[in-house]
Amino acid sequence: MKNLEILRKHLKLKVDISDSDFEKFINLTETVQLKKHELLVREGRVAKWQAFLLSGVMGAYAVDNKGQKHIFQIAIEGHWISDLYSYLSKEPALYNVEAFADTEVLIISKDNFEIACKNISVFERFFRLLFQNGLIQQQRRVSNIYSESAEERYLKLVSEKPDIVQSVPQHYLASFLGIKPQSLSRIRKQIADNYK
Amino acid sequence: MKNLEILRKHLKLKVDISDSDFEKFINLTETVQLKKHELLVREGRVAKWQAFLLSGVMGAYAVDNKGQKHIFQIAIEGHWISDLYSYLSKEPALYNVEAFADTEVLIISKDNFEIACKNISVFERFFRLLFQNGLIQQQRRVSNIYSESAEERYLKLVSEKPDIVQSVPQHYLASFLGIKPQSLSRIRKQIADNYK
DNA sequence: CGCGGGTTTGATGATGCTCAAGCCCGGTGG
DNA sequence: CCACCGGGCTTGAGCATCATCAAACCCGCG
Repeated sequence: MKNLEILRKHLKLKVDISDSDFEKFINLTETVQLKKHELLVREGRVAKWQAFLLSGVMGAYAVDNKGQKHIFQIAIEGHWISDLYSYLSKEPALYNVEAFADTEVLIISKDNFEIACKNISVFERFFRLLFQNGLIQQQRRVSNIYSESAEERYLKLVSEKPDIVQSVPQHYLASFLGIKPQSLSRIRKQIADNYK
Repeated sequence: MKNLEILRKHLKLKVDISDSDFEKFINLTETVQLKKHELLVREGRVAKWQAFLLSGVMGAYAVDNKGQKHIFQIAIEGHWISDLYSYLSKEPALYNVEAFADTEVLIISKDNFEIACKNISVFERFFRLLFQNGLIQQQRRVSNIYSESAEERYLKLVSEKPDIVQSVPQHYLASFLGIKPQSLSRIRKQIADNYK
């Protein structure tokens, strides 16, 4: 149960939470070990879980009509991930959510999520703040995609999320940036050459 | 006060709200008329307000280092808009939020927003749901930008948000799609030619 | 009538993609 | 212990999409 301290710390960053509320929440969740390449959510099925990462790396991606993967979220320790739309609406998922390495997650079902929000008011507040921050980040992301070149976006990613850059292979980063692995390779070469 | 019914309807889509809670919320807000081109939030200043549109059109955009505008949100009647990051953190805004036509908005200050969330629990819930849906939409948007061509994104915009397409000039739509007005013009021509 | 913003159209250019080959390196089996 | 295999990264050549620069056009409004 040591790892649950990561969650407690994460919660306390946003809200003041009592030990008993924390206990109550934990009782609505389960912890699961995922092996590398295991799927938490499969496209076409309903997303049953939302996950909080205790360790490891996960990603959410769409597969387009040419079979190309497009990663739009990468989560590491302390992040939440799911196909939120499917999870909340119980419609089939549009995305896959996959462990990119062996990963330990705490998961909560939709029903228990609703219970937590309704019965433990601090969680209604917590998730309001969590989604609020997530929305701000995604808005910035869209704005950055429009305003900046691939090279600028890569440099920003390296400086703002070094932990993510460290945790995943380069072709995942390329997908996350919306470019091909070959292009990222060339961009990195370009950057390296500029320092010579 | 007739227009406030738009807000009441909007709230009731997500939560069950009593008349007295609605009254309390209204008392924390003001209504304002904005003229076309008037700014609700100015880049570099703190965003004091979050706005709910009762009528009209507004947009949020970044200005890049070459002076180009990049619109990443367009709001019409029944939508909320602000520079959320600045509004919530009280840091200087990164974006401008502008009336694209004469617009009537209901605005709420950060302090009153916090009061509403703390004291009227249905609003904590309402904003949780609002931000939750906003986050889902933005995630989809990022995923779409990565998976689809400009033409596909335009066609999707036309079919999913016809009211927005109707409400704003073409060069705003181009910016919202992340392309230049010239390119949108060519895309539209291309589409028209395919029907001949 | 003429001005001005918005849209269209054309010619050219930059960025990132596609197809293809080679390389690097860690893991596996002989 | 080494040879081989395969995935991921790199590199090259040609291509597609959208941007840029520039000019013409359209149309509502003063």
